[in-house]
Amino acid sequence: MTTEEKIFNAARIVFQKKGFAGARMQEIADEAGINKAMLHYCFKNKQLLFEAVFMNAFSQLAPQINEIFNSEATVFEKIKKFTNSYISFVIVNPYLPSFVIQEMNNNPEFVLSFLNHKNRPNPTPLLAQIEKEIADGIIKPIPPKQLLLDIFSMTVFPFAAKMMIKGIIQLSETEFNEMMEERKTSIAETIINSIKK
Amino acid sequence: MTTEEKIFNAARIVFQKKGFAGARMQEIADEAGINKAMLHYCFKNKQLLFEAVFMNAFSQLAPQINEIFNSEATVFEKIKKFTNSYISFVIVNPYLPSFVIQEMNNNPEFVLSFLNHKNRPNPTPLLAQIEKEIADGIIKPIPPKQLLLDIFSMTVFPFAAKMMIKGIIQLSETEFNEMMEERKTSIAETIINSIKK
DNA sequence: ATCTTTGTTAACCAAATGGTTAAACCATAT
DNA sequence: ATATGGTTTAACCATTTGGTTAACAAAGAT
Repeated sequence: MTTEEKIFNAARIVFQKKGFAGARMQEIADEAGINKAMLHYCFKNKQLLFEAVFMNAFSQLAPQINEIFNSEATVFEKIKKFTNSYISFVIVNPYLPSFVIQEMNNNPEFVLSFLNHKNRPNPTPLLAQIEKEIADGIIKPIPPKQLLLDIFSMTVFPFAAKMMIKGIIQLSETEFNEMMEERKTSIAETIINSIKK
Repeated sequence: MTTEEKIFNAARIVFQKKGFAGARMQEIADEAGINKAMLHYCFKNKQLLFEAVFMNAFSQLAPQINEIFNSEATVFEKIKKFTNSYISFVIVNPYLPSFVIQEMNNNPEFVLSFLNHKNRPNPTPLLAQIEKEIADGIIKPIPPKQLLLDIFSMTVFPFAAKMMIKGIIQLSETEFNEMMEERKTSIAETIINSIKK
């Protein structure tokens, strides 16, 4: 592993745990097991190191969404596949959703740089498909964007608000993970139950 | 407005916008229009000021949830009432959900102090009621905690991840708000559609 | 009137933090 | 071997930041 990779991995861990403002360059250096000056030698400054980490995190989430949403399957199949594979992915990258959400909220101006990003999730084809299946009588009438938002919400929220959920519903770490396993199929069931004719 | 109130309101604004780590005592003082030393005179230090703000934010959300969930209505009525009134509340307090979620994630140890808090949202009665209505054949079989999590997710997530949602679905501020207005009723419809027999 | 308590400020301080520098290290080409 | 280029480090620096202090003002209490 190159020094740059060591730094990047360390930065990912620290930034995702503490956020941009809470992260300390020294902590990243310690985590990487190298001298703090190397951070600046490799990544110039904190902002650029952060942007590298954030861009990477975001670009891990985005193409995965596009791949499923823009495939040839039916809406029902896409919903099943998305919830299942997204939850699988997030279970092994648990800090990602809250990290991305937090930093997008804290740096709204930074969001703009992703609207033009080539790997931006693009829901347009799926929205059109939903409209078509409604017109074809396969799906009950529902505003397509609301449906999309419902799916995202049920899938991502428990990970984004993990600590709050665990606190309110009183779940241990194991129980939380078991519940998320169950959600791989239950979310799609709930949604499809609700919109199928 | 007393000086303490001025400080508290300023702190709420700054903490909710920047988070604990990103907030600056000087910025809070400027926002309040008073000298920085007054912050320490009134609230001792940054941590205690933050805890006052956080506790207040949390205790605004919690009783509202309890009131609805522990009332005498049916599950369907509770879902309708909760989504409607919660969204109404959050529309005028848009920073609250992301603030609470962010800080609970960043300070997991801090979460514990709320598990014993008297105003903690307590879902137990509602969970029991869901089980009863399932046994009575009113609601389709579904793990009650999953149902509760679905409702929370659909209601809270769009506000917690506002910037990301606006970016992905390409919504203006107005369109976002219109969609949230629509959600006041559409969430309950979706859920109830899915679980009613 | 003046003493005492409470509220308020400007100036100050020590520690933390992001960032720099100059020297040392090390591989590789000559 | 040694000169050269990139790599790495310890020490250092300037600024920011949370927090303190001592003086001052204002308002009751005596």
